Amino acid sequence: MARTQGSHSEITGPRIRAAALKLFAEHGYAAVSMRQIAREVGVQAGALYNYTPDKQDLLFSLMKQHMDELLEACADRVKDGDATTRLHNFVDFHITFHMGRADEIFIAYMELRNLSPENFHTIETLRRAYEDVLEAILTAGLVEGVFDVPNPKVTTRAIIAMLTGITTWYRPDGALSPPEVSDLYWNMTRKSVGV
Amino acid sequence: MARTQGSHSEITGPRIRAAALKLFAEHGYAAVSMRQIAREVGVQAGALYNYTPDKQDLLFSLMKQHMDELLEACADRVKDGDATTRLHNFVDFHITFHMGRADEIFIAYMELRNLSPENFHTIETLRRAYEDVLEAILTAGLVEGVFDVPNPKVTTRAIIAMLTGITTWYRPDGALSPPEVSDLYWNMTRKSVGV
DNA sequence: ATATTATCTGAACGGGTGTTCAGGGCAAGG
DNA sequence: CCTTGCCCTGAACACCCGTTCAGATAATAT
Repeated sequence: MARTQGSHSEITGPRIRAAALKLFAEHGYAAVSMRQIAREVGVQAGALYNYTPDKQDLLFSLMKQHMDELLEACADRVKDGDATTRLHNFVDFHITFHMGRADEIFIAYMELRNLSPENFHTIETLRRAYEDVLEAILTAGLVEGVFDVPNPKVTTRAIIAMLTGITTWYRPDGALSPPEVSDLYWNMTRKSVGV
Repeated sequence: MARTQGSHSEITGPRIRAAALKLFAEHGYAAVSMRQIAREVGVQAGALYNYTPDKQDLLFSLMKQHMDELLEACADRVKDGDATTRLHNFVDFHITFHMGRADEIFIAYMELRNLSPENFHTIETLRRAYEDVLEAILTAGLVEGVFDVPNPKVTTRAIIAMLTGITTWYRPDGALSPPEVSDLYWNMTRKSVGV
């Protein structure tokens, strides 16, 4: 027996990625086996290797895709306006973007150490590029004379850590709506940079 | 052959805990085997079971001990003064305490999902108790009329996330000294709550 | 209708996993 | 000096790991 009814690359491929994403986020990369992923998809473990060269690449490509989408979507959102407007847009973007992708975020921040050295380097570079977007906004605000930020590098990390922490408690069915969360965090961010 | 020269419970026990702490922090609980821990200590894997009932308990007891020490040390630091003073003390305590314990923090935040349900519940309760310390300070500041904090619960999580993020970039041999870091973060925290 | 190709199965590979335990050696107590 | 008991070894247990691959089948192209 072999190829079963309805089998198709364009269906199975995304299903494998979705299953891996979900399971990696839930249990961690190291704790999830290829056989578990295969079972979730309804396929034998060997079939996964039609879609990924190995387990490491499955993790890496999920993280890479996430970071690429993050950077692309971010760039559109923060290119216009004065520093305060751009900062507001960045905060709102970060929160909104991350709320719909809890699993991706979790993996992007938790599984860095399970990447091979060269894969780690690639993801780390993208992560730094994202930080640089915020740092550029803070520096622009300093130049405009509207922000009170003694150390833009540290402030960048502080703000991103604060915003990303939302994923540890936010639930779609919780007490706060996304706009309410965005507003709360924007006010904290705004005040912390002295606007 | 069996008991080797120099073997002793009071030496081996802590060495096992130290090795597990280091390896869990470096590679993650699921990626570290009992044989790796044993090798780090210079002992056979079977010997570990004189000191821990199983691998899960080894992780749990490390996390539990960390949380207990965190809560005890914290309580001493924030019991006196007005809300602003207590907030300042909390921020400084959190940063100082965490800087010397990078491995413990890493595990406490990253390995929650590898705890058994009942162990998770225990640690989660302690974590919430720690959050409650900060939330009580914020609420006290509201009562005193000195803080501008629309939502103390969310603000608590935001501040803790921001402060804990330090562990992802701080290095003892880096550009900033601990007091400088503490000062930078205190100013951001202070401004974000409107003081 | 037939040939080709894409897709999947099922078994196998070598090796690693957490954990148990009988037995042996070291140190301390009588 | 001899016994007692703690500490450790080394082998074994049953099972799971990532990965490979020959062979079988379904869909597609001719």
